[in-house]
Amino acid sequence: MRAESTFLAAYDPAGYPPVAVTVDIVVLTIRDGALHVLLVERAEHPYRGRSALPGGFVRDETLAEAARRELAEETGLCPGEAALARVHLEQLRTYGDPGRDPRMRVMSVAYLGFAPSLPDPRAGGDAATAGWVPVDEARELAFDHDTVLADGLERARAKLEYTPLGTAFLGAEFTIGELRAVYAAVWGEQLHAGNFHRKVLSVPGFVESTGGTTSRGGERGGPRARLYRAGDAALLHPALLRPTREEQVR
Amino acid sequence: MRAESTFLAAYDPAGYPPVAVTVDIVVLTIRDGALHVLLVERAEHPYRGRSALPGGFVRDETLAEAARRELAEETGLCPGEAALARVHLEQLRTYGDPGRDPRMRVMSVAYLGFAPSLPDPRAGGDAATAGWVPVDEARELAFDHDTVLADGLERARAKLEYTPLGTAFLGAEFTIGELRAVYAAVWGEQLHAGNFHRKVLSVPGFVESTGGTTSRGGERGGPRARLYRAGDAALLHPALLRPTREEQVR
DNA sequence: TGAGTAAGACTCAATCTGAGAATAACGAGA
DNA sequence: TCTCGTTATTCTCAGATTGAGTCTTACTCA
Repeated sequence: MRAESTFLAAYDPAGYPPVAVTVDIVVLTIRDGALHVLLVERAEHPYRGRSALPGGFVRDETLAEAARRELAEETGLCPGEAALARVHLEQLRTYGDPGRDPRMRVMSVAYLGFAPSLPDPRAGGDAATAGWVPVDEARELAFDHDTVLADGLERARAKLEYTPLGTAFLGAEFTIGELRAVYAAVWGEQLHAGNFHRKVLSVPGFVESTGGTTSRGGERGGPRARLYRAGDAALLHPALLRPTREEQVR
Repeated sequence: MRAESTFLAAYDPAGYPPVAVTVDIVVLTIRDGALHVLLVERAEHPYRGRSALPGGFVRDETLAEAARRELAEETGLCPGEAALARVHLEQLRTYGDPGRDPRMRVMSVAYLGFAPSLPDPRAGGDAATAGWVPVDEARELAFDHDTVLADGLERARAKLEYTPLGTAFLGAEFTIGELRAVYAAVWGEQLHAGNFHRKVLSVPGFVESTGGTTSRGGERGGPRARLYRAGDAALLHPALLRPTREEQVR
């Protein structure tokens, strides 16, 4: 009877080997036109000195709360800070293979975050060695974090297709060109400016005009651009599909 | 130093409240043209007598192995059985809010499964009270399983749009009409037969012809249909989108 | 002031989609 | 056996969408 063993085990955790639960966070942001991920340097064994995704043990809180708390600690932002509240966080998946942590069985619930430009993590505190790293240079991470990061990147690329979450990388007001730069950075390819513009404005609820414009043109010239804010759509319909990836389909 | 506390906690699990890890499975199949989910009746408190998703504690195995083992136990199929191997299983998400299980902190890693027609779970053994229930009638489940099921259904509906996993509900060979019936059951709406047929055959790698046909027409008449097997595509490109759901977008 | 850049509006052909209809093969009951 | 209802498969056609360019302007920087 499985149900019975469930009952007993629940009151006798020692009957099963101990398991620890952590959250690890893949927080992405865009800096200088390139996609960056927040990494910390491990101060202790195992993987001492290696880069790793920020994370920590789950306390008496929901998983989402644990993720947001860890994010606040690692970025050095106060929990109440506005910039932190604007970070989009969603659960990515759970990694729990035996042996992924050499010390004991650790289940890691990974979260994926989209952050607008944030300051460098402040020195001191938990995040002494945290920093933003271009995703192309984030390799050979501790534990199975290479896999977690890869899964997070793929999820992020897909999410930009059918949700308006690209706006989460930007401030409250943004131009279509800035939004296009987000897509280009996440997808790693240039997009046709005219078609992107047409598409974004044609999807209901993606963006809405603020009525204003930038106060000056771009750094290298060009006219002032109109400003938009995120619309009320939760899904893009029709979706904004990545350029042909037939090669990757099989 | 978070890294230090991590290190210590890992060697002293008693320093944190105990956590149990389970897998729960949303296995879907199609019977009589309607989408069904496998449920078990709980024999013990809490939620004694209520229906619940099948699941159990994770042992010294990967999460995916735990999910497949539980599936085998609850369906009463031998682990080596061919029908079981053809069930597609993927991780759905993890539910771990404090209080979701009144006994202790339980993290449940939910898996989503697509199964071809399987026999009724055999009586006796673990699955004494397991059975297939139409998803419309699966309500008021134990724990937070209503939410888990709802998340699983939404994931399944989305997966049919951009992956060929609809074929996982069918046998090794199937007709386009049977595949259309899968989509109709999962999406809960009728599809235009001609357009569906055109679309399925035009997406590269979705299905490939076996060269054969059914040995007789449909139960209510009609010509013999050509037989197909699943193709080698991992993603449908372009996707097979659900009929307008603009209402659900916001 | 001139060169270079970028926003935004258009154009156009190719493709895709939804809706409907036509054709033909079958099963079942009269 | 004949007729009718059902279903597989193919076609048609108009409308919407997409990718690739072009054009006009407004601006910045040197």
